[in-house]
Amino acid sequence: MIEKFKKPYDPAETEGRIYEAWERSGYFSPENLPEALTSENGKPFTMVLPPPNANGSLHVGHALGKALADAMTRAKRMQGYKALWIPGADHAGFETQVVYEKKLEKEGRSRFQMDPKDLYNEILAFTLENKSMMENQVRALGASCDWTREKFTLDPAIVREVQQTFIKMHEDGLVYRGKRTVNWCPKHQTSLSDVETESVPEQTPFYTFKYGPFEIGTVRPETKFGDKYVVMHPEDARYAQYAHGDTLELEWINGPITATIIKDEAVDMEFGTGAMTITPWHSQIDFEIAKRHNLDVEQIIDWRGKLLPIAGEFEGMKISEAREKIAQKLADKGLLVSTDTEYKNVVKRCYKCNTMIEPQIKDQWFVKMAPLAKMALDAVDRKEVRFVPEHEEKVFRYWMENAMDWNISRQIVWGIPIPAWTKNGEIQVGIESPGEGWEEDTDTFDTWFSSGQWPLLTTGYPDGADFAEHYPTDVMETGRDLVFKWIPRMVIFGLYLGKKVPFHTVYLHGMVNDANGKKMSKSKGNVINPLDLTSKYGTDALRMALVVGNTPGMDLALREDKVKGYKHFANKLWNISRFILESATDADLTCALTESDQKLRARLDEVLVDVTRDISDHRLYMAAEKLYHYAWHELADVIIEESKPLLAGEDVAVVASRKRLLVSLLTDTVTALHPFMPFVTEEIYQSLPTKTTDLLMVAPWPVKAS
RNA sequence: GCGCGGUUAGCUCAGUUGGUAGAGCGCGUCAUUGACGUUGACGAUGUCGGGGGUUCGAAUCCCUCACCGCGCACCA
Repeated sequence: MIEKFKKPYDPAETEGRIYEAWERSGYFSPENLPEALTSENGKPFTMVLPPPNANGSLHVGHALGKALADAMTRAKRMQGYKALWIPGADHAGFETQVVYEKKLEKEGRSRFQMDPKDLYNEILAFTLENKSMMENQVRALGASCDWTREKFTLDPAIVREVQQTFIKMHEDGLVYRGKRTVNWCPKHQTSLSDVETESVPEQTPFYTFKYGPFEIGTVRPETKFGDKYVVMHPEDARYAQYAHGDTLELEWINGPITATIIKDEAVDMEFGTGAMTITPWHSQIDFEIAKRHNLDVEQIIDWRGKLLPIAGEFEGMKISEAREKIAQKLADKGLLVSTDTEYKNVVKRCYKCNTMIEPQIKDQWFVKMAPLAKMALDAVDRKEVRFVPEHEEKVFRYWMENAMDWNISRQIVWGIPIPAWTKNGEIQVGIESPGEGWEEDTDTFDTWFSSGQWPLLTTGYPDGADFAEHYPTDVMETGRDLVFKWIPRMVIFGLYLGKKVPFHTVYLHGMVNDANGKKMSKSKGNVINPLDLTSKYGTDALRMALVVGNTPGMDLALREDKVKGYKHFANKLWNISRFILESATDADLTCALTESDQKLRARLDEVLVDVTRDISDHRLYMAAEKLYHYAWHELADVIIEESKPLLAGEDVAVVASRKRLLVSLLTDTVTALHPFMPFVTEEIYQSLPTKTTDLLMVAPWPVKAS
């Protein structure tokens, strides 16, 4: 009997030591796995860790992802696959820059007063510090990923490859430079993609103004200075007397103007008066109308969100301030017809700072989505990618079917530089300067442009050994919220560059909420730090609490009681082991089993077959619960209880059989639980007389996977 | 407005192809000083959101309504 079993299981003392032993063994790398384990199967099983944003610490949602992915990887490894889980970190362009800008703000500094190089280097130092902290947190969660293959989105080789992708796409006509409407954040001074904005419903006064003989509605009087086109539907009978191209003189905000009639089918006859004026520079729909009719396009609001000289007396005013004053001026001139204060519309805001997005016309790089989206949809039609849960496929399709061209250039320093050069309005794409006088593009890529290529980049696309062996990967485990942000981009790049889908299965976990089912947020103060829970209850306990009863795609209300319950379970396992090791450590592992003991053995085999199927069908929540139930309520409550009198009995054959049975049941139970509770099971395994490998993480799975 | 998910025991949630409901926590009674200061046995509580349909049989399939949550959204 080993001394350590005399005290309750102590995760704090155990976990660090065990992780170190795992990492030292080299088994996180598939090529180091014991021949005996992989000789029969030996197929690769590959996962890529969603690279956490290296700008803070891990939250409990990360812990859930790691627990699931690690369980999958460990199970496959024990089943003889060449299991590989590649870790990494994301520089997280805009997000990190925002975090850093907040820090600068607190220090009374601003990025706009800094040399871009200095800013970059400061953010780099900050990111690298966070990155190494996060790596240790991933280790603390027991993740069996191969650190020797770790990648960072700003590794020079990765940067180079990302730039090559851009160049290739440019050659293939899949990226273009275009003057188009972009989502401009006046605070952060950059354009944003659609997924980086939020549509927020708001109640805004809806003004109706007299515009010559017409009445036009707007929620944005501050944009109306340049409105010299009035647009109506060609079939609108109310305006039949006006012909396309007619002009008329009328009184407007700052005096008389000449307005031109435009007939366009984009106008909704049902809405308002059916007549509207357009501001093409600050509205996408207006811009499209202007393009169709080749109309003048003029900027009204500057990049900081202030009115330009065209606004006359309002020049330099912020739009929030100008709005009411302009409405008032029009009212004073007798041009205000009505104000609807109950009007509700949807306003786009920057998802980080909540600033109102100002649509602006800007030269940007865009990815042409239609052909890429079609490739992705075709692959899903061919069932090359499956979603767990299945219904998430609909969300994926919805996004793909509605994908608009993707703005990939950001006006921030923190990111991968776009390899493009300009000279006298001419543009060239390439990593090296085309020659004298060419200026480098100062924009950087949208962070999803690099993370979208992650399964390729981590496996060493295009000619790395891992790319040949481990691409496509098997399972992508990530949060449900990424199904239309990250997943589609990975599928697209995977198909475009790698010629195959980047993964066969997408496993999407739900959000981890607080005990009351409410979303965790810093402002509500209900954020649970996973490492607080692991230090209190042990990592295995947290992992079980996150995995059991948590079906894919469903949100989880995490209660501390549940974690505590699984701490009890870890200790229960510990005590089961203590009893069995104490009473059966001298078991003869070759003796004959009695008939009733054979039945008990067969019963566990049944459970294990079931559990194995649950794991391969991605029902980890069920596999873990079944093992829990077996260990506690069958092995401990029934089998061990009835063993006490049996072992005290006189029948030598019965005693010997029972000893062998107990050791055998314990071994396989602990082995099957290892993917879910890696630490306590590894620690117990080290004391088992049935131990056949140096570490449990490379012990063979107790049943053959079907 | 469109889409997706949910509604099962006091709470948090399972329920794999339709066969008269389960787990954990909580609660009640009893037991228990050596595997388990983190124990065991037994027990109570459910018109499976409402209504309709298919079926010999529905928590499970179909229709419909209600409520909760989430996502998407260029009607000026």
